[in-house]
Amino acid sequence: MLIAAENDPDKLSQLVLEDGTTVQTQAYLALRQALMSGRFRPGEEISLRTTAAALGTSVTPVREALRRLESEGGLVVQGPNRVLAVPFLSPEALVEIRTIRIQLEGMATETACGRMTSRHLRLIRNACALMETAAAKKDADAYLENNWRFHSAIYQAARQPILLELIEGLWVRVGPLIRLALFRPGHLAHSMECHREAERAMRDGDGTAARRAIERDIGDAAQDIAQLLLEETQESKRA
Amino acid sequence: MLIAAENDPDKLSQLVLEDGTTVQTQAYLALRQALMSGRFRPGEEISLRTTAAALGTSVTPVREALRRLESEGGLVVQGPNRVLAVPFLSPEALVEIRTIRIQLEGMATETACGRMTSRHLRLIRNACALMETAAAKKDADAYLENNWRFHSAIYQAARQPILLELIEGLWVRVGPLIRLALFRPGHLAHSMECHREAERAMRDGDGTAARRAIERDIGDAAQDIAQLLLEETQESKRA
DNA sequence: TTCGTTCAGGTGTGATCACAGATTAACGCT
DNA sequence: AGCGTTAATCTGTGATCACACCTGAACGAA
Repeated sequence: MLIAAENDPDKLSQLVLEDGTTVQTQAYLALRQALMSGRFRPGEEISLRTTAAALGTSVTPVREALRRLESEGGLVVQGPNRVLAVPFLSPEALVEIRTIRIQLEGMATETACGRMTSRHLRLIRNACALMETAAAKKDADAYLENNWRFHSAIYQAARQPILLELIEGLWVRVGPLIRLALFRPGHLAHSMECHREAERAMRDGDGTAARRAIERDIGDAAQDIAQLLLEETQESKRA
Repeated sequence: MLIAAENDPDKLSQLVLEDGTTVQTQAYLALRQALMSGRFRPGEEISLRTTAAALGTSVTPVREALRRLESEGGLVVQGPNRVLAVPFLSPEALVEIRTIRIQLEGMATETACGRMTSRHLRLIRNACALMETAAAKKDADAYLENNWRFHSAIYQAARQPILLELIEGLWVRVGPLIRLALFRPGHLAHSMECHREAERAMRDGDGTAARRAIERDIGDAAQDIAQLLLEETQESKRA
């Protein structure tokens, strides 16, 4: 099965608590980052005590971190046992998120173009290059990590913190699905083309073209994911 | 001082725990609703133990509820003491939220028009009527409550749960400020005009007109608030 | 009076415990 | 062998406690 739901204890040990304010915030940021970069799969269950043990803390901070993620839709309560899990997205939710993402990320991209500095542009080009090499080496983890860094760098250039937060909230939801899109043949090449086009447009200061490129990236990826979910459904029907 | 920051224990006693799943969720929803309807003022401090006592629970569920609200920007950590408080919005944040709200709520309004049922329309007209009588009686609390219900009813008609969540997240932030806008002379009459126009357009099924009315409501209210914050700043400078 | 010190009360934070509920695996019975 | 039952173990939830930190008021010295 493609989108299996096994518990992977190694993944949690990859979570490192960056030094920050409180333990609960560190746990929150670490898990949020992991979700956005697609390090979790849909259906994967997250246990309070397991993550607490992996992070070397008690359950109290972890519980609040997970609750915050549930509050923004990154996790859902599973059964009557109230276990937390990475949600599956319904086709309706997928198109809804796609529409909102195109609006918000398109807006962020265009205003970013108007406020672009050389430092921001360097970060964007760097992430794009790293993504390209990761794609060449078929390194899915590195690709996803830099895919998020690429988009994030663009939206950070817009210097609209609230808009950035909203976009991140959407990525927390779609992160686990973006990994799935990589399984679609041709997705990676097409997506990289959008990225290169967006990068080129931002270098030229062409906000409209950059916006179009990002919107195309989002729309096409959503279509790939929808197609994949459809096949998955048909496959489970056959079984 | 207009936007004073006193602790009002009575306000917390108004919070009632609706029957729901867990205590923390009930507390979260109650506080969130209070923020969206503008029952808190900017700068107001929220204490863990006080809220817990008012709700008749221990600090654990309240802490997680407040942390969730902090996570979505409805509350901020105050000083080095980590006290939670209702945030003041900077002018930059205000215009940023205004821009996003116009996009999202405009989008929601237009799609709501296409999917409007008689039941939804009835809820909208009802909220609009209640708001009108509250405005006539100068009942600020009732006006704010129904103002939120009016807008919420529209966006619920769009049947896009994620979009609705995002909009609610923005209202959590602007809720405390909307109350301030009522102090601007003429704001109430003008806002009600927008509301009536939106209601009329939705009754006629004119999505574009409804969208324009809502966008005007948001934009003009933001301008009133900005003007008010400006006067407040000048006043504190003179003092 | 005024400034510095101290101490009591307040804050959030995190650990630990008890509890209710739902799994899950083993066991014994049919 | 198949099936129902039971017991052990997992899950989240909420209460309570100890701790560190900050605030603010009272007190005393200059």
